[in-house]
Amino acid sequence: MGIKELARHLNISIGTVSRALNGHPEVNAETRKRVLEAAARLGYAPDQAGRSLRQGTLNVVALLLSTDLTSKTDTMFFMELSRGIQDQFAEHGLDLVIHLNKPDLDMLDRVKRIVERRQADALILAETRDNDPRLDYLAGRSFPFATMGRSWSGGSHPWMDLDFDFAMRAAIDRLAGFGHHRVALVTGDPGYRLDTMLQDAYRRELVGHGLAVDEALMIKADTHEEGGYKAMTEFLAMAEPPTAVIFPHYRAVVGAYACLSEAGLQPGRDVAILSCSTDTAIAQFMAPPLTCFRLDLYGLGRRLAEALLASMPRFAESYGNALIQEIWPWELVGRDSDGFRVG
Amino acid sequence: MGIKELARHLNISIGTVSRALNGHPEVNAETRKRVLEAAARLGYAPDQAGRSLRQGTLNVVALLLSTDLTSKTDTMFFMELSRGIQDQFAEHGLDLVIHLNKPDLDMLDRVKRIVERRQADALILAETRDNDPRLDYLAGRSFPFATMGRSWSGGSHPWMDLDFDFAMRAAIDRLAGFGHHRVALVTGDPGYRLDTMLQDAYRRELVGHGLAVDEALMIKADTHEEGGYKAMTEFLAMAEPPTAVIFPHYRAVVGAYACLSEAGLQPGRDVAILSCSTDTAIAQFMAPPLTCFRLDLYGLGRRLAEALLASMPRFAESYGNALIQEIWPWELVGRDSDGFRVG
DNA sequence: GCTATCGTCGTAAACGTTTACGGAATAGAG
DNA sequence: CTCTATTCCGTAAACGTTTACGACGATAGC
Repeated sequence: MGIKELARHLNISIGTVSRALNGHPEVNAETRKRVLEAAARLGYAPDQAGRSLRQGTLNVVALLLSTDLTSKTDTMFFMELSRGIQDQFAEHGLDLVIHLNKPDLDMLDRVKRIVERRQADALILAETRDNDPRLDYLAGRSFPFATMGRSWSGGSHPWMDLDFDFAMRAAIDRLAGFGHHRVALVTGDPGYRLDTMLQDAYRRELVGHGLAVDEALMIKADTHEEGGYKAMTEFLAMAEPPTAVIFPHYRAVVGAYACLSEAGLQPGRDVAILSCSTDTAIAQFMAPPLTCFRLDLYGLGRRLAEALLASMPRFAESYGNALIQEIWPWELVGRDSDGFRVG
Repeated sequence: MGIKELARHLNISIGTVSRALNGHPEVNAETRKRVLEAAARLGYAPDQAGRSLRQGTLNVVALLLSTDLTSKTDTMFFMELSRGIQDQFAEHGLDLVIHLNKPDLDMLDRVKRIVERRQADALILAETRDNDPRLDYLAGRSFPFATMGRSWSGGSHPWMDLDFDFAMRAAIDRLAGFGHHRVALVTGDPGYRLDTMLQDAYRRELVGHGLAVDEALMIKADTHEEGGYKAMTEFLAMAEPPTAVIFPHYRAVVGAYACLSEAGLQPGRDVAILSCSTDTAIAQFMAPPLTCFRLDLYGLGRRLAEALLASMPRFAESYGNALIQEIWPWELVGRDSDGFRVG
């Protein structure tokens, strides 16, 4: 059921049929109606391959995610983000497809495949790392791409990121206000920009608030439940444990809660817990509810898609050909996990 | 940088270049080496559109998911499942791409688009519903597809599902063994096969264990945290509340825990909680750790992919042209959320 | 009545591959 | 030396679209 058959069925040339379907003006209104009606009746839709071969475009944007996010990071973060991206692209006739890949080196191969074989018109990366080979590869070509989270060098590609400096300031402000002197920070792999930024801001804010920086209070842990459990165990074993702990990922907090509970301690009474992560549904149902940061993740996804669209020649003029890189604000949501006065 | 340019660069005809790249036997070993070397050096990869136009295949399998799973269901379930699917397909040179869509009616449009425009060689659906229009549509064509979870009619397409009958038997066995007489069940939308199967099995097992069936103890709730919270609130308000509650989704349990905690009750001591869901990382770190079911989700994903491959003409002979429909076993993991004797 | 314009449509080329077909060169058999 | 088989490669058609180009008839202007 190709366009040829449809045309033969209508006794019209395939050129006219194509023009009718694509809304070209130089076709008789009556003819167009007949074509559209017949196409709907016969269930005809233009073949993706033929069309994209001809006009060099696929109407598909790829989002590349690592399978690691199952075990290590916040899947809901990415799903909600994807929802925004998806909706924004849909308004421009583009489909979002998510490519899952193992996190190792062949992720670069996947990027190459997408670019060289033209499996998508544009690409969105997340979880970029220090000296990420994918960025090096993409920097050389003219393939449109955007990233969630800025990269180390900033880069000349569109991105969206969160305001970690603000988050850390708000966090330390709050904890210091409650009287805490020993505030710990748990971070993940320093190969990610996120963790380095948090560490820097942490040191800066401690000093800014006249608090001592104890390097022993900055420990590295996996970002999932067990990582948080281990980190908290480590803290409790200290001669002088911290009275407050900042986690970047809410999943680690679940582990930390469990650890405290087993030790007969209660988060939000014996140790303050605060998470520099987005307010997931689970956060307010934890016991005690978790202090974290509220963010319009859906809107962020839409804006990220806009930023990418603005860098695609086809759509650039609608967005003023701008390079869009934005740091999004979020708002601290104070709950009971750290809402108590100490000392 | 097409195959033409590559051929001109090598002083070879494009036919030979194509044969060399695709591993056809009728090409000189020396020539093949030259071609492969040049292709790697110049970064040539065959254009997806051209290739798939010619040979009618895309080497892409689509997994269609609803954006609802962000808010309502267990995203980690699907991510881990996808990982298995992805790996299995990768061994056959196929890529998995995830299409996100709004859950409403235009999901059928998305399916139509994938099929009619040939955006993928095969399709995997999840969260199929009673009288799902997507299944009706697909039943008519010869487009290969599989579903996660059996549909109402069983269907003649490949699927994988979980053994909910076993789960409910194991659950009631355990709870009855602990002396519970009033066991409640929280289910989601009865439009999903999952929920109906659970309800049926629940009634059957209660009777089988000589327990009374109280319809008031079967309530319907959203499958997320707030749904669980509300359901538990409803139970606590009863004149004679249940002593044990079975939830199908672990996220609802989080809400239930919070509700109990606010009421001064402790799960695993005052009320038994058991979840007919897969053992997510969070389950063992809840307080108390949650009794649920262990399942090789990754393996299930791989097997689902195999089932789909077996229904694709290209790969069918490797799998004996079988229609593969399997109900997977899982194993109850007893933890402290329900491990206490009552009465 | 001649030309110019407009609206509508058909024709054919092009996109980048893969592959059926045939041909040239070489080797082996008699 | 001839004939056949084999190995390797070039040629060209085909996949399903879109679109530049030109053609045709009708209408309008003079």
